[in-house]
Formats: sequence, C-alpha cells, structure tokens
Amino acid sequence: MLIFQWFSALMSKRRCLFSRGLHVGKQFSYPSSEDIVFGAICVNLRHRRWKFMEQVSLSLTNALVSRVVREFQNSPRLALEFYNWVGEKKRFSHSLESCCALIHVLVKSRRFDDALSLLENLMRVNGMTPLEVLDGLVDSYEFCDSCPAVFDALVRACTNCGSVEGAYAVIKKLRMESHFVSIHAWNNFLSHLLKFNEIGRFWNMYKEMISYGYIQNVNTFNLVVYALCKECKLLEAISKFYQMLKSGIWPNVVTFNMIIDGACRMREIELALKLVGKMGVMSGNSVSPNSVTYNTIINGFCKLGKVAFVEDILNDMVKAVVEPNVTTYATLIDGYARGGCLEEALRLCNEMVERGLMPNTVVYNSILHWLYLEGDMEGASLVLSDMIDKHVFPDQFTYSTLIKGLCRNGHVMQAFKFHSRFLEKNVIEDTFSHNILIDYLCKSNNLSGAMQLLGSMFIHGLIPDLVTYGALIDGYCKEGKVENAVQIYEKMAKVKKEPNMVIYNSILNGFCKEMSVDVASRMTDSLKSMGLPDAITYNTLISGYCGCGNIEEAFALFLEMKMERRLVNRVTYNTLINFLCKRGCIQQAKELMKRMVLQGLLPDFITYTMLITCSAKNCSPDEVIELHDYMVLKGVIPDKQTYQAIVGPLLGEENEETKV
DNA sequence: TTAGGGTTAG
Repeated sequence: MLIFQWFSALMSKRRCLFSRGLHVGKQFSYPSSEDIVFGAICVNLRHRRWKFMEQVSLSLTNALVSRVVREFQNSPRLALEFYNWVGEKKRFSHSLESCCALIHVLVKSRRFDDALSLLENLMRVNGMTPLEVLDGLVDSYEFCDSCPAVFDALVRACTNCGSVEGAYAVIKKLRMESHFVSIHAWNNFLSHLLKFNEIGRFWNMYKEMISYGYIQNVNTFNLVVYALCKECKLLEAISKFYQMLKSGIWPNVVTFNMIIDGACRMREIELALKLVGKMGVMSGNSVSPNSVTYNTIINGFCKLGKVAFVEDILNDMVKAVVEPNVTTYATLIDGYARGGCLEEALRLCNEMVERGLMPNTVVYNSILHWLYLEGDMEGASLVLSDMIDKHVFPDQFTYSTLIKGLCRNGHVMQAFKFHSRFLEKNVIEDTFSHNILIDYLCKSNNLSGAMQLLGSMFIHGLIPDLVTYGALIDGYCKEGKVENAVQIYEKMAKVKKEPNMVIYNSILNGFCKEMSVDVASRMTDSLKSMGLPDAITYNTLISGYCGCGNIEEAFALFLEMKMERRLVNRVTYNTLINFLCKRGCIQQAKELMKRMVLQGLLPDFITYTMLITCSAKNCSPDEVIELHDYMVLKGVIPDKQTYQAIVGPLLGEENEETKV
C-alpha cells in the first residue's frame, strides 16, 4: 500500500515537472551568459581550480548554484565543497532552493550527516520552521530527482533540534499530501518521545503509526519493549519479546539489554542474570552479551548496594572476551563511592588511565559528587582543577553537582555566584541548578528569594518542572502557609503538570503540621482510592497523628501498613519510637526497637539517639549501657555525639574521641 | 534504538 502511495505521489509530481520543464525549456532556447558561467564553473570545479573560479564568483546567482549542485549530484563531495565555497563569499547568501538542492544530492548519495547538518542549520541558524523547510524540499523534490529518505532526514533533523512538534507536523503534512515517511523516521520520532519520558504520547503516536499500516521492524519492537520497561511492566516487556518471535522478527542484543536493564531497575537482578545466561538459547544462538549487557548488570548490583558481586561479573566479562570500557569504569567508580569506598573508586580512576581509558565528564562528576557528600571541599577543588587541566568539558551534571556541593557544605554565597556566572555564560540548559537553589532557599525559609529565582527561570527560558513546584509547595507547607502552597499547586495545574507523590506528600505534611490532621486523613483516603499512597504518605500521617497525641490512630495506621503491603520502614519505627520516648514510655519504645530488629530493619543513629537520650532520663546507668550494647551488637553505628555525651561517661571513658 | 553521573516528599 505504501509503495503504491509513493508511486502515485511521484506521478503527480512528474506531471507538475512536465509543465515546469516547458517553462524552463523556453529559457534554454536563448543562450545566456548564465550558461557560459555555468560551463566555466563545471569545468573548473571538476579540477578544484578555486582561484580560477574566483573570476566568475561575481556572476553567481542562487539559480546557478542550484544548477551546479544538481549537475554534480554524482560527486556529492564536490557539490558540498562548491556550496561551502560559495557560502564564504560575503556578498552571497544561499537561498532555501539551493540549500534544498544540495540536501537532495547528499541524501541520494547517503551522506546523511552532511544533509542533517544543513537541515539543522536551516532551522537553528536561519530560524526556518520545519514546515517551511519541508516546502522547500517538496518544491525541489522532483527537479532534483530525489528519494523519499530526504523526508526521513527532515524528521530526524527536527528531533535533533529538539522539535518534537516539528517532527510530527512534518509527518502529518506529508501524510495529508499522500506521502509517507518511512518506518525509520517513525522509529526516530518515537524514540525521541521515550528519551524525554513522554510515554503517554509515545503510545498514542505508536497506535497512530500502526493504524497507517506500517510494518514494524525490530527497532520498533525494541522501542515498545523499552516503553514497557520504563513503565515497569517487565512481564509485558517479556511477552512482547515472544510476540516478536511469533511475528518472525528476530530480537537483537538491544532487545535483551533493554529487558535486562528493566529487570535491574525493578531490583529483579536474579531474573536479569537468568536472561543474560539464556540469551543464546532464546535467540537461536544469534545473540550474546556485549559490554552494554555487562555494564547494565554491574550497574544493577551497584544500585542495590551489592558492589561485592561485581567481581564475578568482571570475571564473566574476561571469559567472554568483552573488554571493560569507560562506562564500565564509570559505573564501578560510582558504585564503590556510593558504597562508601571512595578510596577504591579513586584507585579505579588510576587503573582505567593505566589501561588507556581516559576518565570522562561522567567519571569526574561522580567523583565530585561523592567528595562533596563527604565534605571534602579541598579534594573536590583539586578534581575540578584536574578536569580543567585535562580539557574534560563540564556539562549540566557538573554545574548542578558543584552548586549542590557548595550549598550542602555551607558555601552558599559561592554557589549563587557560580550560578550567576553560569547563567551569564548561557551554559545552563536544564532546571537542576535552579531547583537546587530554590530548594535551599525554601528550606532556609526564604520563600520570597525562592519565588524570585522562579522568575529568573522564566527569564532564562527554563520551564519549571515538578521538582521546582514540589520544592516551593514543600517550602510553603513547612512555613505553615498551606494557602500559598495551594496557589503554587494551582499554577502548576494551569500549565498541565500532573502532581506526583512527592507533591501530594508535601501537601499532606503541610496539613499535618498545621494540625489539620483530619484533612490530611481525608486526603490520604482519596489517595488510597486511587491506589497511590506510598510509605512516605503513611509515615507522614502517622507523624501527624503523633503530633496531635492521637496514638491510637497512629498505631492503627502502623498495623494497616503492616497488613496491606510491606510498607513499614525505618522511618515508621523512628516516628513511633520518637513519640513513645517523648511521652517517657521507654519500655514500650525499647520493645518497638526490638520488633524493628526482628523485622530485619536496622536501627540508625536517629533511633540510637532517641532511645539512649530517653533511657538516660528514665533508666539506671546499667540499663543505658545494656541498651547501647544490644544495639551495637545488632549492627547499629552509634551517633558520635550521643555516645560521647551519655554512654562514654557511664563507661568511665576519659577521651571518648579516640574510642568511637 | 540499549549501559554510567546531578534536583524534590516522611
């Protein structure tokens, strides 16, 4: 069907060309000076005699440039060189027609990158809309004896320029004119939607594409698998895999890697490993794990905090003769640093250099992040200097890591100064840096400052996202100004941003803090009816009940959490233990801590501080020491200050600093 | 077309 439509479209174009040909023919019947210049250019261009061509450069016209470009359609490199040479002439500026002529030539000769960069320039530099470019291409289509791939190239150029709307407008307009872009262009468009997490739109567009009768290829199926994995629908992704096989489409390593990554992200690492093991069998021995597969598994283990397991994976890589690459090291370095082994991470940096792999921006960013988190400002500065020395270019991650690092270590003025400098240099492209500073201001009760920064975002063309709105809503709620929070919420709703659980939980917390626990309770009920509440929702409400002394409701909710799903976590216990301690109920608090341990949840320094402080007030010294010993034996790391102030002296320690 | 790093809630 598609071929037929293309054929009929071409036929109608040919008729159009026929009448145009008559018109052009009239011109040709009179020898013109243009013909002479054209001839001279062609002869000299073939031998790249640029100096000679300078002599005729004053006679150049756009029509002539297009004509030369078309003449050299079988020597696309020369056509491009000529076009660029003309473009350098000060008095000359290329027309859309000559540019399109060259694009057709480049696409026909499969020089897609050159064609793409011309198309992108038309939109980025010349400010043309995708549909204007499309008109240019359509007008010159037949004249240049082009191929349909030129429209695919335009769709790709649109997505490269970040214009999803433009890409869709091009597809739609071509369709209205009975033209069809190929499945490749659709795949490119669809993958762009996934890249920006527009999953809902992805499914709509996918359905639209199917309704036009396109035959899906392996890449299309991969995109569907990818979308399902992004939606955490792992089983559906696997069933799509079998559907692929049934439709006679053979999966490739990308299909497997996407499912394996999906499994890892859903903490199903065992399943991910099984898939790696069965890749050969499941693909009729056509596919085997590659570096992406291994890196995905390594990342899975690192994110689960199981760095110890990566050793086996690295051994598997050696057996499979798959060389670790920069991504492998970047994943390992971040994994070790995340697990508290920054030393090992730094050793791996050296190791990768010894193996001839240069640390890239990702590696530097990761090291910077963890150094700042450890409070090692000096180390972070050294890493930044090294980055500059080695010409490793910073990116959006670097900027936000730096801003956050400075804020979290108390160098707020410096953070703001850097941020202003980045804005002046126009290098800030995403919302992260603003979000970090807005959040900082909100947490410092400087809501007016935060609102100013929100204004600055708009001035710099940055669209606030859910994190921006979430930070502001939370800030107002914590200040007890729920009404202002609601205003922000409404602003957000106006720009069609759907609230997420972070925002719902912030508002819920706002109600709890202003003692409107009954409102919070009703809000939780409606969230329940939508199946939305998470552990934070319940913990917030429990904290609200505790705040107004309603212990019965707090424990009833605690039981509900235990019954319904495995939602109870360390914060749940800490909230209840804190309440019991404040009421002086140390025995019940200790009991609850023991239940926490039995449930496999390790108390943290907060649990430790609450219980030790409370028992010091209500129990004998022996009981305090006994409680300390119990927790330490269970693996709790004591809070240093609490230990030094209470437990150390009870043990008769003089210099507690050295003992903890 | 797939893998690595930064922001928000209890």
